[in-house]
Amino acid sequence: MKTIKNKNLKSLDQFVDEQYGKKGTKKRDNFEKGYEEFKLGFILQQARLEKGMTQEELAEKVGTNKGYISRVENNIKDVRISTLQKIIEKGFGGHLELAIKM
Amino acid sequence: MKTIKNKNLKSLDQFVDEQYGKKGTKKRDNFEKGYEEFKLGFILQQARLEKGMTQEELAEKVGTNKGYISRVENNIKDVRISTLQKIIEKGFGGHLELAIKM
DNA sequence: AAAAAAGTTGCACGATAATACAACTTTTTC
DNA sequence: GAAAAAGTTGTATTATCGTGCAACTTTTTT
Repeated sequence: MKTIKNKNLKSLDQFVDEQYGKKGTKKRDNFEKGYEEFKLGFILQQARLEKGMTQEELAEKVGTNKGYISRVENNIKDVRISTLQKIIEKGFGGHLELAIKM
Repeated sequence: MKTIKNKNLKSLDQFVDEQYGKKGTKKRDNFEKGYEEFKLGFILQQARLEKGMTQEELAEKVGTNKGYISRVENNIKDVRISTLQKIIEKGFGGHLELAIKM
């Protein structure tokens, strides 16, 4: 067992700029469509790294396997609200907050 | 077509107090477990009523049927993140915001 | 109190999330 | 640069959501 260093932690904005280019570019615009979902995986990954956990450790706490965690973090899978809550509560000891922004 | 009056709108806290009793009582404590999911349905219903929409009108905007909306508002069904986004975006013209609270 | 509108519930079917495990690839460690 | 750890991906199975429609109940309107 070891502690993961936080050197890879970066802000979402920073990450997106690097990965998809600045706002206004075609690639970035295309990306923006799937943004919310992407953000979810990113947030979960950030939370995990901040706690210094591996995907496998998180999986064990949540009661699933690392393959599933990997897919969620990479937005390969849509998730149910209850699953998201389970990950956050059991995995991080926090809770999910939902809001509708107008 | 008619406009629904907002007389039934009430705060979540008010509603929960009425329905489950004040904090500390056994019934209320039991309720707190499923709280977040309940809250989701409640929030969706509040948003709909604030817009003066019926379940059927919302369903049409979202591209589903009123039966499904009813079940979601009453927390009979778990929902996927993508479905929640669809309801909020197409139905209310807003967007979903997710956060992890520690 | 009858009619209309709104909301709930039952059932069936197709789509897909959740789960499990193993093999493979990438990253980190020594 | 070899070994170990971490992460990704393929495949199969099970559970459940999302959709559609109809019948029923409750609420609102006239």
